[in-house]
Amino acid sequence: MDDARNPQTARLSSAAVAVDVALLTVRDERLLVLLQRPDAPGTEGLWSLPGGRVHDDENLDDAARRFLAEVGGVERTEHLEQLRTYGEPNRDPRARVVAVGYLAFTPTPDEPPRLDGPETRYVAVDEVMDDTVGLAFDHDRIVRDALERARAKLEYRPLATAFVEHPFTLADLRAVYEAVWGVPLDNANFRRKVTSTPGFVLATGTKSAPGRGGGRPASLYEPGPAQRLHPAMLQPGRET
Amino acid sequence: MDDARNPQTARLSSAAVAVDVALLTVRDERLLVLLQRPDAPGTEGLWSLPGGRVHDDENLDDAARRFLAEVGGVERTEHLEQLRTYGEPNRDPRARVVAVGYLAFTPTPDEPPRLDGPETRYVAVDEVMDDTVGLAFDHDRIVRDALERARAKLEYRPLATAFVEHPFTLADLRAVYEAVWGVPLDNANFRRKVTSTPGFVLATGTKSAPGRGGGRPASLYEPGPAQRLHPAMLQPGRET
DNA sequence: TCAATAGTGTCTTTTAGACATTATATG
DNA sequence: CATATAATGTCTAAAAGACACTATTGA
Repeated sequence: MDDARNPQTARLSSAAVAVDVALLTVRDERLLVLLQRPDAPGTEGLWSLPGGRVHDDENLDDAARRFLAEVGGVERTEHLEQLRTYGEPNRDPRARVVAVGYLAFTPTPDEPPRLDGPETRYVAVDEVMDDTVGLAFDHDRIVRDALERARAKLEYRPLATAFVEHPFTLADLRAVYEAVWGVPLDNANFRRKVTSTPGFVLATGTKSAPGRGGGRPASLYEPGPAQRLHPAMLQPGRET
Repeated sequence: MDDARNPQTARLSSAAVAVDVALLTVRDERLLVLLQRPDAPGTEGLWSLPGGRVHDDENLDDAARRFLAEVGGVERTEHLEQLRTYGEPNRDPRARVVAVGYLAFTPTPDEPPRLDGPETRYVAVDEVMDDTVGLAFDHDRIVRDALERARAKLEYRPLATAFVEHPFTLADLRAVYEAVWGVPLDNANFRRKVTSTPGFVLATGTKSAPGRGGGRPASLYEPGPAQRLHPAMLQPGRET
């Protein structure tokens, strides 16, 4: 808690405090995470999450937003929350670094982020989970935790709207759930659930233009005032 | 993420890293939190959570367990998890301290913890929430977050058993839910729910002795293998 | 016997899931 | 017209909630 409470200062040193952000988005039915090239030695060929050290006078959320802003192309972060803190003594071989992991959502980026600084790229979360893409430090663990948190939180919070532009169609929203959960959802039951959950989405009264292959125009919605979903949107087949 | 990635070291200093633990327990239908007297200046009359600085070579979970062990009487911590990290630059007026909050559960202590070091006491969480008991630093915020997390997690994880001795009766378990959620539960529906949720509790085949006023002996149970509750134990009346 | 606590049964309402059907667009 | 996508309707099964009732103990 406080700096001076425990008096055996011999074993008590300070640590560097960093944040690492797992920014998730959905494009083409796939869940993506934003990665960049680290410049630390020994990380050749690997990728890392955006992040770095927290400034002296800066709080943790602001630091997370700063690192997202430094990566061009991430103009709107619709959701940002703490994930957990990683404090193994040797997680960074060079020094004791305590990293606060963050989870963020952003609507689908039409183009990859700009390249002012290090090389950046959206990568399918699947490719991180199965080690097709290698991450430096313990960042694969952070992505794993981010995915687990995102999957759980979509169930009882109206956060899926943070992945889509507003207004959106119910098909857009369903694509978010399907990408994050990795399961197909029944269209009819999904829309009954969403529209009957109080405050989840609000009908705007407008309709979207159909795609070039035709199809009935879809009604457009925007996020409602609900902070929690009642009843929850439970993902299918989560036994044990 | 890494110590050296961002090169503007002018604004980058280290911070003290601490842990603070909100240890919850249930006694006499009430949810309690373990507090102690801080020795920092300016905290006279206040209480604080057990905690302090993390050692150089120690991970965060171990530090949390160490501070619980230092408070006598907390021999068995049945559950320990990270809550979130508190990093406002001025949360401790003396120095930059980044505190990792923890949430822990323990079975009902028959007697208050022993007093080797600072004065310690179990206090009703209600009294912290309504400021009857004043906490130092931002520890009231940590208790608030701990309560919210505990309430949510009892819904979909079999953690209520961490609050009771094993084996336990279904009335014991119901008392935990009622104390944490602050609502009465229907006995018949509760037991149907608990016993029909696969892997939540296992019947031991033994029975408890009735209290001195009589009453039918209760069957005894122990925790089952389930990691999640399906379907969840939803707390009543959580609209919006 | 009564009071106290444990445990069961039953009925109603709500919600989930499967899946057939209708509606409105493009070519 | 056919094809594509959106939206509704219907039936069944599972779960939640209210609450009456039975069971087993001590005093």
